Amino acid sequence: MKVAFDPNMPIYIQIMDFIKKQIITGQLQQGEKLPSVRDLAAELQTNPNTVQRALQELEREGIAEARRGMGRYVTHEGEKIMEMKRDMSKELISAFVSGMEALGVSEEEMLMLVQSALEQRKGEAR
Amino acid sequence: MKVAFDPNMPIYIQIMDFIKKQIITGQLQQGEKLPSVRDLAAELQTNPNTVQRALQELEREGIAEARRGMGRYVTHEGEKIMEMKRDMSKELISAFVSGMEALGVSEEEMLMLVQSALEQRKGEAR
Amino acid sequence: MKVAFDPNMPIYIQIMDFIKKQIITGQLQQGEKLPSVRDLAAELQTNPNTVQRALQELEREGIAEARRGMGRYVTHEGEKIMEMKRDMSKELISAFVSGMEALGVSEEEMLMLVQSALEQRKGEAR
Amino acid sequence: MKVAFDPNMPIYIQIMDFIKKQIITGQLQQGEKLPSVRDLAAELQTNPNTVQRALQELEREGIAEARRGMGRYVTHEGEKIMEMKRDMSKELISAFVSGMEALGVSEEEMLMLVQSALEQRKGEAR
DNA sequence: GTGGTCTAGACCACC
DNA sequence: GTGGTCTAGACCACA
Repeated sequence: MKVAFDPNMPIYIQIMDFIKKQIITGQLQQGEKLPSVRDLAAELQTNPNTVQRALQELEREGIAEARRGMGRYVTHEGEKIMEMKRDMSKELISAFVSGMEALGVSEEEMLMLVQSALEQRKGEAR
Repeated sequence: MKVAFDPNMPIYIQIMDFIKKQIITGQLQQGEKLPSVRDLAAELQTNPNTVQRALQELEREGIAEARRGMGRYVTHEGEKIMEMKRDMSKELISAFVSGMEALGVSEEEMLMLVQSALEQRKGEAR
Repeated sequence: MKVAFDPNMPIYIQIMDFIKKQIITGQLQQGEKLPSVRDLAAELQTNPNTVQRALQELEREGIAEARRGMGRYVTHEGEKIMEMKRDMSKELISAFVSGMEALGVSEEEMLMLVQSALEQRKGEAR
Repeated sequence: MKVAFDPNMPIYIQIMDFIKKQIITGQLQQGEKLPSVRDLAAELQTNPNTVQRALQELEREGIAEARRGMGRYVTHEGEKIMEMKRDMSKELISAFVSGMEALGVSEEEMLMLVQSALEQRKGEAR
């Protein structure tokens, strides 16, 4: 798996997002073992310390769990994962709505803009 | 005008947004004189260097213009302002749509989520 | 017997404490045979290596004794057991007193806090 | 100020405790500026990264606040500081009481042991 | 100057 | 082998 890091954002945050995405899409299941710090670092071509930090932050968020000498695992609590999804979508929506409001865009326009963006995507995907 | 800065984002970016918002809402008109660096710094209770940087960036974007010895002005070109609005809204939309897609949210759900968020806002604003 | 391990402390230390507690409460008597490494590991659902290490440390402290081919036994010397108790309580007291002192808590308050904690425990135990 | 680090505990935790103690004893006041990462590292003869980590953790606990380019400050919220003190004393008490209970020490004995430890301290201090 | 991030390399405790 | 911590040294964004 190739990942190109955006130089404008901390790499450790991008690693967190990368793993979260894998959990969301089911590539990583509840309770499944995560790759080791060293392996992930090799795969992502970053420093192990950076990966370590990303995983530790995920742990603080309750999404990962470390077991000494045994590696790290995705949390067993499905609730935590649902919570993560909810938080992410809430954040996306509120950023969008409040940003558009500041631009003076009406509600109808917002909905129309989203719809046309979606159609455009479909066109490109073909 | 009271402005609370988000400590997780560069202040100069937040100052740029603050001024852009004023242009969009018409509080600052096309070609109108902008407050001086010193005044803005006093009003926003920030370091003048930070304000300076924000205004310089706005100049780079073509939204502000400096006239030596006379201060800075909002650009006269209406086109620039329209462009700014368009860019901002495009960015907001694409961040929203691609983010939601990654979460596995369907198109219908996206529209519904936006709608319900808008209704909630109205409720709170009362 | 169910034991939940605190993930912030070495498991082998927790196993040592677990066994010490059993000796103190009399569930394990002076000179009694200790369960085998394999059995303990199965009971506690841990790695046998970890149990092995815990028992070795107990040996070093003079609390357990190994007899080749016959397993491990709680020491026969009652003195050793008393010593263990004394050490543990001394450590607990000095950690408590010096910690509270650093917090600026007066002697009277310390005693009162302990008393109220004890009463609360009784309430919960009901 | 000389500080000797206990090699059995993470240094960054000890730095956290060191600063907390200074806040508790009033050597650092609410809202006061903390020494910079580099200065503290020099003073404590440790690596700046280690200090950085300690301060970041304090921030997560709400005890310190960072302002970009301006340094770090003790939180302005007195409530947070009180909370910190309460947490620390609660932890000390429950560790003591539950530890003693496991040793089979009665309530009266606990209180007596604390009292005699306090008297001994006074004797030594003379 | 100040905090934030990153790399490289090392050592330790634990399993 | 696995996670956790630490050092040394560097670069960047920010004020």
